[in-house]
Amino acid sequence: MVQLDTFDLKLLAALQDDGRLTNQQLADLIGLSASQCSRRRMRLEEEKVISGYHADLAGEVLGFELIAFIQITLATHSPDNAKKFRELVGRVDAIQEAYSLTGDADYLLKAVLRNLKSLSDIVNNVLMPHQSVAHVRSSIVLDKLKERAKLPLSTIQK
Amino acid sequence: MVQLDTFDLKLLAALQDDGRLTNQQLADLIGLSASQCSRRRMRLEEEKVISGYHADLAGEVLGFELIAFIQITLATHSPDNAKKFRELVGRVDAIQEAYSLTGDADYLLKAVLRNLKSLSDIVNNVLMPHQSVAHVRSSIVLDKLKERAKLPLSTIQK
DNA sequence: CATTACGATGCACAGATTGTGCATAATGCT
DNA sequence: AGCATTATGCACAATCTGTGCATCGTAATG
Repeated sequence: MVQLDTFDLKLLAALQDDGRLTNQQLADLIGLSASQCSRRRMRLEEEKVISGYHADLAGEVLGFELIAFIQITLATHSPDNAKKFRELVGRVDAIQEAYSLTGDADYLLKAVLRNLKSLSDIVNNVLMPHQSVAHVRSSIVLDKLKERAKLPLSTIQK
Repeated sequence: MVQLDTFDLKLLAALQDDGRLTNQQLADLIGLSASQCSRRRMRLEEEKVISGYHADLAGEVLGFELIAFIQITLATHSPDNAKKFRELVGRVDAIQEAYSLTGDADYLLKAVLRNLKSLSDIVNNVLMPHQSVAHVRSSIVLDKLKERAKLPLSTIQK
């Protein structure tokens, strides 16, 4: 775990909020010179504390009306089966996030979809028929309370 | 839903990948002049197609070793109870995402945590004792197959 | 205590980037 | 065709970026 001082944390917090802040704007925000912000930013990128920068696109505006969480239970837990499932997940663009989990289901998928038909399509024509999959249970997002919250940097010691 | 042409889609895809691309770099990527990229980018921001830019921080490097999904069932579905629960969610920094869902649980939370003790703390000392909450079930992420995948812009017509 | 070594800092500056005005090209409409 | 509207590239002033460099503070060493 990297050693970070107060300037680093402020800088990370600021960039987490707005990834296109200029070094000058960062400088004004955290009370350092622009050049020093540039150097610190480069260091944090180098160290992979900052893993990247991304534009956040508004799914709804682009016609992705639906978010669904899909719980998957595999047919068997053989490595071969797991591998096939992972390949499937990688191939389906609508699946934005995928995790293997403890608990009753083996995997949790988050899918972004155009409408209910697309969800039905993914569940019934892609996931269910796949040989690796034993059981599928999907839930539709009714409301987002929180999305893309920042990491709680304030809890970092020193 | 906004009308987008091929240039817009290429531009969005590029910025989704790297949110700090300069207009010149965008220009080279999508085959347009830098000034025009600047203008299109401004329009897409104006129209909220691009909702923001964010630095992506590596949780593991910062000591957040654990991701957990927590399913919550409310005690009652009264508006008052829901409101109290939402306030709770807003207050807890470790909860990064929160959705209300169809299906057996009312809410799904994604929490980023320092260790198992923090998870136990949130579940047993924050969520369980809260008056609005009837049932809590948590799952720990064992592996990330996909995270922060891009919106499948290729599926957008025109 | 003095000295040395080292990292962090601000400043200066050359080179790159940004957004806007403007003339021109492309597109759509009557 | 004729006209209006929009998109485009170019030019350019203002801004931003990263690097060299001198200085400062701090910790370690003699």
